[in-house]
Amino acid sequence: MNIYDIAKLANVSIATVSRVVNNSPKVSPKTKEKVLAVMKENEYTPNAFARGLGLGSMKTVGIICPNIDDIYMAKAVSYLERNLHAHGYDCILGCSGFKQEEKVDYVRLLLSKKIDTLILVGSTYAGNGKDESDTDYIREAAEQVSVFMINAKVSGDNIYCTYADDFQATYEVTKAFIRRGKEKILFMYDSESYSARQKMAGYEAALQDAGYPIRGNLKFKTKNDIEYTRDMLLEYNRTLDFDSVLATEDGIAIGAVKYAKIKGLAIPEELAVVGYNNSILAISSDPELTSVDSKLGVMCKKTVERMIDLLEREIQIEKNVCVPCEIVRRCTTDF
Amino acid sequence: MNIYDIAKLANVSIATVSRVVNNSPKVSPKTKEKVLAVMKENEYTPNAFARGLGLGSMKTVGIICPNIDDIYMAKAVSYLERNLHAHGYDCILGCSGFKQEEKVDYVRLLLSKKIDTLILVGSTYAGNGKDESDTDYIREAAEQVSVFMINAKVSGDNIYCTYADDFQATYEVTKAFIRRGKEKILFMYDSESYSARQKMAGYEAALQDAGYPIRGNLKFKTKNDIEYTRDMLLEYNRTLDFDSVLATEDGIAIGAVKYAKIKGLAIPEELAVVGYNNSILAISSDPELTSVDSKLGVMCKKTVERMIDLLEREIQIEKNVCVPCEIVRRCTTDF
DNA sequence: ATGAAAGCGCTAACAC
DNA sequence: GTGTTAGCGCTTTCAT
Repeated sequence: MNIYDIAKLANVSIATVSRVVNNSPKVSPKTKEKVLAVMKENEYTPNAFARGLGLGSMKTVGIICPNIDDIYMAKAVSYLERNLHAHGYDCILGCSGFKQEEKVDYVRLLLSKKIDTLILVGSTYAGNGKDESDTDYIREAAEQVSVFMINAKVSGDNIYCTYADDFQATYEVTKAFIRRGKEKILFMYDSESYSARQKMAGYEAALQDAGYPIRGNLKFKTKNDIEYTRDMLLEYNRTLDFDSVLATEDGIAIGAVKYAKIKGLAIPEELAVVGYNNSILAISSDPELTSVDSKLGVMCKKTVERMIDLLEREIQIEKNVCVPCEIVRRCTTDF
Repeated sequence: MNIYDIAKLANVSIATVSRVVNNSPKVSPKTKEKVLAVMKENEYTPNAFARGLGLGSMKTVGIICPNIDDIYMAKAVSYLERNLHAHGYDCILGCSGFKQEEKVDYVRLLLSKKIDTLILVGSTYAGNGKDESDTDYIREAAEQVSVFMINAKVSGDNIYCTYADDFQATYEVTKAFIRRGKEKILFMYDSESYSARQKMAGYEAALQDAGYPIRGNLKFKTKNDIEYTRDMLLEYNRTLDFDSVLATEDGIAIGAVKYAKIKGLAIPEELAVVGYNNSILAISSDPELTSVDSKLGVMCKKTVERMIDLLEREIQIEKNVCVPCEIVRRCTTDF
């Protein structure tokens, strides 16, 4: 059942049917009603591909994240989907992993599907900060469609970024630790992503401002894995001396909590711990975790709003938006 | 840059270009090479919409889940995406929520986008078990594309289901509890979904087989929310008497663990707890949770394999596949 | 092996 | 307000 069939049955031309479908005002109420009736009766749905061909768009946005089997990414996609759906857009989802080549491939793939916009979720798409050319594929993509980054900052035409103020957040946490008398704050991270760099910079700045030394062995690289982190801490325990942990992921922080329990350290008195993302892990942990909430919901909402402004209203939009974090205090700290 | 441009530049007809693009064998190596060169030089990518129009497919599968901001769903989507991507299919993702009307709408929406197949993830799409007409919209959808259900069972032509053997799993857990002397096993659930019904049935069957009574007040409905569950248990504590908990979700089980801690009950001696899904929560919990693993990865893989068999090889495929669960034993039980 | 041409189902500019 | 018609960019049948 296509537009010709409907036109024939309603005794009108296909142009009129098309107008009815697209809610054009230049159709008499009477014809409109008639056409609508025929459409309903035959359960007609316009062919999306043909429509896409004519219009050059199927109202689809591509979302790429490294791995949706990650609480943070899943949350982001959830927020994005909800907002986009509300505006009549569909999401085509890609999980690229963390390898450069696969990121590039996936971006190209979605581009070839003629998405209206591309959203890249996660700090990993900002490259490792050493090599500018890491993000060339994003600028290349931006020549075809607008690209929106969530929690990453990449420069280039037609690239719009929204990120959390991670610098400020870790700066404040570190300050708070210091204020409560912590002197050996272990910074635990799992990647060299844009966001991780911001977090580390905030940590270092706060130490510096307080006149504390920045000790390399208090920057501890691990994996975002509870058991791995716990075991690493147990292993390096002899050489490592710390009274508090600032982790860039909740999973890492919980690893530290598990370590403290095994070592019989009182939390937060002997070991204070702060996690990141305020995920469900923070609540499932015992004691419950103080965690930095990076306001993902806000970031996603702002991203979609700007996207709609750009795509449909052709309004000038902000290129980069920085969202302040919130420190959610629970039992693993006493500040 | 379209197929005509490439044809002109390569001095061939568009038919030949099309053949090259589609890897048809009836092109001389020489022409093929020439066309390929021109294509590469101009970074030509065939227009996906036009292709879709001609072929009637854009190699896209629709995945609908109630809510991707849920560890279980996110995991499922992750597995599905990976398998589908490997077979050259893209995923368009929809989160429908739990309301009937929105499920129906979302299914219709994706259908109108001309997906090749529809995958429904989650027990909620099987209806509440009382009203067969709840699932009519699925059978309706199956008239247009094959529908695959993950962890739900719905009858109808062109509907293929893959589900965990939840009955067997809860049967075994309940048996194990009984064997260890537990007499008052609290069954905690959060929905009347297909899967929840199977779980409850397994629980009841084991009690019955052991000659135990099935007590209505030992079936406790809650939410899959740690704090809510903990508080509900604290509240009903006076009237409720139980020595073990079998929960249909890890979040519920952790609520029970938190309750036990507040009440000072030893785990597992005074209160044994079993969760479900073997999610990251089971490990982040303290003590770590014994949990039923419903083998999501296996289910998703089997689903995609059958889908490919159906779509591309036109092989007869199994209609319903039941996957056995695995009980992952940790610290909240002593069996 | 290659090309010409007829669709695929829709949108939109133009004519009436 | 309504109809005619020319695309949109590709696939595929039928000649050659």
